[in-house]
Amino acid sequence: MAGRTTTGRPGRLPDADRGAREQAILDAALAELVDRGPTKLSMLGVAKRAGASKETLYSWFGDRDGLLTALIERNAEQTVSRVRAALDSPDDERSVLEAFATGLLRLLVGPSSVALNRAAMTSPDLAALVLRSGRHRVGPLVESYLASLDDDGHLTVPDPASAFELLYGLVIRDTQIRVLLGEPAPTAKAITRRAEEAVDQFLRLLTR
Amino acid sequence: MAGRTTTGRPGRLPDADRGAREQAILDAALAELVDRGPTKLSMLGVAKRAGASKETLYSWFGDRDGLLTALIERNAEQTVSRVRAALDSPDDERSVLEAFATGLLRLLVGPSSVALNRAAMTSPDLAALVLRSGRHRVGPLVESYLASLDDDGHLTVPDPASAFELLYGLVIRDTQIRVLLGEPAPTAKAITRRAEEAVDQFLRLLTR
DNA sequence: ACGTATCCGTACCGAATCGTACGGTTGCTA
DNA sequence: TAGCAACCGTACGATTCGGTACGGATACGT
Repeated sequence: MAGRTTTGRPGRLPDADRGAREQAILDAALAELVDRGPTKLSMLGVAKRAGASKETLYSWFGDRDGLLTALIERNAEQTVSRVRAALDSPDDERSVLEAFATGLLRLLVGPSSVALNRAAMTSPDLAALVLRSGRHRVGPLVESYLASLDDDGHLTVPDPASAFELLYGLVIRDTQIRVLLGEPAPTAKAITRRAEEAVDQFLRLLTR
Repeated sequence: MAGRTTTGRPGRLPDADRGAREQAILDAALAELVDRGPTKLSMLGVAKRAGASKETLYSWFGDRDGLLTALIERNAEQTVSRVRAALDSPDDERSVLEAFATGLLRLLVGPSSVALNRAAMTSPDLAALVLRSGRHRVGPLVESYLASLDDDGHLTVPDPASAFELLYGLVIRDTQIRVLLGEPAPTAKAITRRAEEAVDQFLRLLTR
């Protein structure tokens, strides 16, 4: 019943598949978190869904917190690389900012981010990790991009950190907290609309 | 050891004090929630802190969810009345908006609101309640105020709902989520500064 | 003054879950 | 081919907590 994929396990993992299997377990944990919520997430549930044993979970991730930690760090890694990609585009600032804004909003209201943020709220340690690995790594990236816009003379950005917060507020508004509290996420169309409007307002506030 | 306040209880509650005692229990529950977090909140802990018995908690509030429900509803009631008060001022729109913004930000980063929002994230039911009793009651109040500004010709407010979201974003930015994730709340001075700046930007975006 | 309803404190039960242990099976390795 | 190490599945102990029950004490109504 618990779906083995292809090969007849067990036996030692070929060292190459070990990484893939870890990812599969994290996928299962994330799915479990999305489906059942942070309080009803159990190690047994994750093991069952992953077709793994509890012993393997504990052996690979230490404990429940270790599993969630790995999950958060993986998510943060994806986030940072996506942001970096959006910001590295050679397009004009409006396009870059819109791409960034769209990506950020879509990410923050996506089921993974929502589930992980909810889970983080239940533990100061996990919450701190989300902050460290997410917000505190994305912030500087965007801020340095915004500062570069100031250098180019396109915009006047006296305080990049504050400018980032402003952009964030214009894009996210109360959407994230509402989705965290259970409202359906906005549609893709609504997201791009919001991003365009937000960037427009951002540029209007910063040019003069 | 569990501190009785003044009168030697028990015995039937004089019907007048019953309400006060309920409030005291809710206070204890809130304090417990703030101190220990949503997952470590236990009925026994609340009872001990309130100097009450578990049986009374269950008799008065039904179950754990009922207690949290009462807590959320009480908080929402306070919030709504504060917002109403801020909006009923006869001052000019900038002052009113700044007062509202300051109050909103201070509230949302306050320990009670933070603890309740964290708790709500652990249960879809509680989350929905927070949304219903909080955001969905405050929204219309502010929106109707903003619409009245449009009527007066001070501002151009094509969509009050969208305007409220904009104001919210300008005021709150990423502050609430960061505090929810464990960052220290901004100081009072920082809050009023932010409110002033936000209202300034809000008015700039809406007049023309 | 007496009875009764209310409330405190604690004991109790059952369910869930964390983390560990152990037997059984499989594939790699010498 | 034989041994070993990794992994699955499950069982197990311990803990915690939600919810209920019960004895004891007290203030109010009659």
